Amino acid sequence: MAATLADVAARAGVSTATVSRVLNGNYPVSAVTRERVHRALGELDYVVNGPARALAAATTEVIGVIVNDVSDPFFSIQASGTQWEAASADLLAVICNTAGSPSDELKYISMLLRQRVRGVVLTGGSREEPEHLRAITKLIGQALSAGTKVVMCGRPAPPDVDVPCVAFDNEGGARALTRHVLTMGHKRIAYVAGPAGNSTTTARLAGHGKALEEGEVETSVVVHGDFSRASGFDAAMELADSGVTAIIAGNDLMALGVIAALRQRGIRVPQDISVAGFDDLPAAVDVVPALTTVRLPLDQGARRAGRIASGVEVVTGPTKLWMPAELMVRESVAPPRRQTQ
Amino acid sequence: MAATLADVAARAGVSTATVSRVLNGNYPVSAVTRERVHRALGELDYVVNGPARALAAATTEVIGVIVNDVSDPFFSIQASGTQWEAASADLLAVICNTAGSPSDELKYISMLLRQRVRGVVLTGGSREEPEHLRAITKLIGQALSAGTKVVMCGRPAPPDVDVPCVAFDNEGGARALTRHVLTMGHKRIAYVAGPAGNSTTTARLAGHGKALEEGEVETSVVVHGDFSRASGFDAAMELADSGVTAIIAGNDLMALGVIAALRQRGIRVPQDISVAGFDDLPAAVDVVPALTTVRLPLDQGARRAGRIASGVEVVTGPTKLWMPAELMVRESVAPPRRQTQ
DNA sequence: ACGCTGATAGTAAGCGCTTTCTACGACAGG
DNA sequence: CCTGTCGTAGAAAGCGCTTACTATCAGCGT
Repeated sequence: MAATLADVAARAGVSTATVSRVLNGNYPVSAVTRERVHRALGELDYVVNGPARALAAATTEVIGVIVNDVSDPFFSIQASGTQWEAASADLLAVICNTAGSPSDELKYISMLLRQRVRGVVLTGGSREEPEHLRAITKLIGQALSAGTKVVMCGRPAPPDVDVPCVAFDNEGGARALTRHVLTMGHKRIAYVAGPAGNSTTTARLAGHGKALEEGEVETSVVVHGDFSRASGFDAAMELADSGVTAIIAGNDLMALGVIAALRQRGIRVPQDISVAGFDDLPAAVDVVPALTTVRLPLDQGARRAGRIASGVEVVTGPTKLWMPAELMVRESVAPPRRQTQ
Repeated sequence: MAATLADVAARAGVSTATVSRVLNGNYPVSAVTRERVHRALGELDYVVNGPARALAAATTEVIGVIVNDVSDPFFSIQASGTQWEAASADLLAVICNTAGSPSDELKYISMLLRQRVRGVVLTGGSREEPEHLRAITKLIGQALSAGTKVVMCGRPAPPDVDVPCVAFDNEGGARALTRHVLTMGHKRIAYVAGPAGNSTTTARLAGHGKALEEGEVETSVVVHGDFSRASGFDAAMELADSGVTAIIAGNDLMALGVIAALRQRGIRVPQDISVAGFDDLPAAVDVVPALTTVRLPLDQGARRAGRIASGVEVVTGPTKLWMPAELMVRESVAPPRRQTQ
């Protein structure tokens, strides 16, 4: 149906090699010939056959991005940044939603490898069980030995795997945030963490823990959600009467849920209970009270990852690219009322 | 580097044809042979070469999705739905951000066509200028004649183009919303529309206009934003002192901006000015006051589009699939104060 | 004049897979 | 026993491109 190089060549009265050359501009072709080829190209509405080119040239113009869920702003911001960088390298980006499922993650990586993508960006990350880690390590090994770039974005590389790694300072951010809450005078604090085992959860929890150790704390409780708004809501319903004066959520989505739950219970934020989040999603400024949270340069990090996966930027060795976290002090955290003491 | 079919065949002591057959399971192979091939496959860590297969089979396992910006929830929700459906058809989804630029849109469609994707979902949509329309019509024609499915999602097909079209009832939703505002007693109303020329803007504006005609209105003013929060903010700054009692925004993002601006000006929502949005983004319930808006079944529509583009669902003729809008009455619209009369 | 060089263009050998067509036993029917 | 069938497997011809390698033809130095 579609015109092929041979059709164009015939029409222009040249060989396919010549057409290929004017298409790729990697070999001198005389001006008149080039002109003739261009005309034929236009007249036939020629469209390069990507798979054929990929087969012959042994390289594609595609990279892959693996996220938990593009409809979650945390990931969509990253996906967008990566896609953007891919586009400026003239590459397409295929985006895969794992919904946090390790098996889906493996399935998608295999599919991408099968497509011989130029590079893969792995974001998010699921429970890091040994078995999964082993499987993913093997896939990464295959990818690497096939020349496919692999970049971790916001998650650690599996042990003994040498891939560049865009690391957001979750621990530092969480520590600064909890320290801020402590500084405000809170002594009874609840932390609504993300799913256990998740590397992001772990890092944030660690930062939180360090800050707690450094401060004076009466009560500290940790419960686990799953990073969804609903899980934050549920957690807050439990926590509402526990006597804590501050609830720190593992991400903004859960913080939003926490605020909604507290409001529903008639508890004022921050007068009765302070709430903090993490990520600084766009919505953080629209909530009332505006959310005190931690900003991660997700877009920047993802772009960096995208540039590496696209081959625009070359890094060597087991490079860890640290992206700093920034505390965003707004209104949802205030000093506790001196209560019942 | 990577093992090929021939390597596997050699190792299993069979022909490549046989290996191909056990891989695809589309031809009888005896149990013992199959077993031997499977072993060889495993031992060599064989990974199918997608481009080669695509070339030989003249079909890929990929669809494309074109959006304005995946980091905008309006689009990320759609992208996610489409991707999900693609995945359940074992296809990958490449996602392209046009940032609303017609030329980028054309560029991406060409790139997708070059990749010989199975189908393309076009969402969003930019200014629909004749020239662009013509170009896009041509590309769609090429796609169609190459057997690539094309589906419009939330935007009209160009004139004389026969493609299935998932249509959200923007006009009906806008009409219901404005009617609701009028019912509450507002007579001086401002509408912050999306970018002029955009088909979604036009439809919503039309619905708004019809409702206005049906009601009693003293003042009505329309200004244009660009669907971004910032543009809503700016518009509201202008409108704050205009004496309107209600501001209807063309989407939730702008409504959020409007609310923020009004708050900054010390104007209470909804006591002083009511605000309404459109889309029912997740954040709509977290704002204070909760946003009265219109819900569009974006996810459902996008999934439908994804299924069509994947070839799972077959529609024939110039089918228009209407997706209903639903008015979400919350707290940001209230009766106007009887003022200064 | 003659071989050389440099600039262009053509030839053809793949890239790794799918698939049609053919080949080969084994087995049953006449 | 011969032939027609059925069930498997192999041979080989592409799919549409890229890219050595080769060929051609000016122009040039000697």
